[in-house]
Amino acid sequence: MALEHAILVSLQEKSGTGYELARRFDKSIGYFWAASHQQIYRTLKRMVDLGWVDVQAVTQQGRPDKKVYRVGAAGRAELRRWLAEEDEPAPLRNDLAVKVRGASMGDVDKVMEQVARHRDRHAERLDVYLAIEKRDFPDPSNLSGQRLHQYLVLRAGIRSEQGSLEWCDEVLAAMRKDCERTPGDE
Amino acid sequence: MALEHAILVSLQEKSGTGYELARRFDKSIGYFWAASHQQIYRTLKRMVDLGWVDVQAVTQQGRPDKKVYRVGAAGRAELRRWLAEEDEPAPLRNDLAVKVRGASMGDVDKVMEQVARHRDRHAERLDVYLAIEKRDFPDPSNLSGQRLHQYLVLRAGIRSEQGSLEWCDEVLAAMRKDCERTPGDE
DNA sequence: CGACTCATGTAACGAGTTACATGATTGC
DNA sequence: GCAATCATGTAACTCGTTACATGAGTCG
Repeated sequence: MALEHAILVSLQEKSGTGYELARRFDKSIGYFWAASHQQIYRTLKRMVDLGWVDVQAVTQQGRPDKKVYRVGAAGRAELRRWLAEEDEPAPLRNDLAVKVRGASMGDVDKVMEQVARHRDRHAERLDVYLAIEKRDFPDPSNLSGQRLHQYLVLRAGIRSEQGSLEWCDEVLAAMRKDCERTPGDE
Repeated sequence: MALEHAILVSLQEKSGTGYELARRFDKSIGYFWAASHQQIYRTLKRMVDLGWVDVQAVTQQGRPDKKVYRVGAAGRAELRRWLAEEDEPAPLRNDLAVKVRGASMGDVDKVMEQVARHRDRHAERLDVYLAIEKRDFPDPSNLSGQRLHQYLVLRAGIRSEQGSLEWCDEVLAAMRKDCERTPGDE
């Protein structure tokens, strides 16, 4: 339900083609809202039908033709409507937690390996986000408006990865201690 | 992708009907893996077809007949296989972050209201989780095996809600400060 | 008498994933 | 010659949400 709106936000920041949007969703915006190019093309078509965005075909030499999308008046209105809309936090979906909960129904060591792998992935992502923070927002106390909002979203990513990382460490520590205590199995 | 496995974990802890499973998914397991009764009935049917679970029809007096589901040998094997399987952390999907990112394209105050609402929801959930922690795991350092794993999953919920709550507070503080600095608009 | 619990489902739809398909240009 | 980048899509499928449907028993 929010891919349309994520696209509106991104297109409002800067107009572009489906392909460009797909690349933005591989970075920046995509760090907190993932979308594949198939989804994006499909959704853009629907948004044109709804009148939220306008398309302009651009012929190019040496490159395939492209379609540039721009947010129209109806799209801006819809975006304003959605921004003010009340909604509830999405329920959690944490499959690693399901694995931890079921660990003793299988090979506990293998589950710990999965936790360790996730731990490393979160650490990698955290490094990426911290590097972006350092590079793009060296002085966060002076930000305002759109730049501030971009920074705050990055902060969500940083906090989220940090939290996941710390939880993985807590799990690994507790499960290792439990293994030592019950050497065979129990 | 993982609803089957969440059901296997839950049924392995204790056999039961689709209805009972739906109620478990409203609490405990459902705190980190949501599922509606429609999804559960549909998935149980598929799992019977796959031979992962066995059904036993039970006729009752004064109540509708029910079907009790039990994990079979193939289900246990599948669960072990899945527990050892490598997978990547699911990409984030944070629609509140999308709203914050787009805040200046609409009514900033309304977006702040949404952040404040989410903040309160997260605080409520955190209270629930902390109460469960106090009640069910008063002495966490002595846990082992399945009880330990249940506790660790609850910890994931606590950390997640705490993290979301703190981020909401950070956003509200920064956006309030920004409003004071730029009284009209900018 | 109305609301709630127990207990099961179907149907339609929307959203996301995976695989397939095409085709020119640029750089190694 | 091969891989990558630019640029667009279709098709089939799974997963999740919403709405609808039924029906007995219990509690206030």
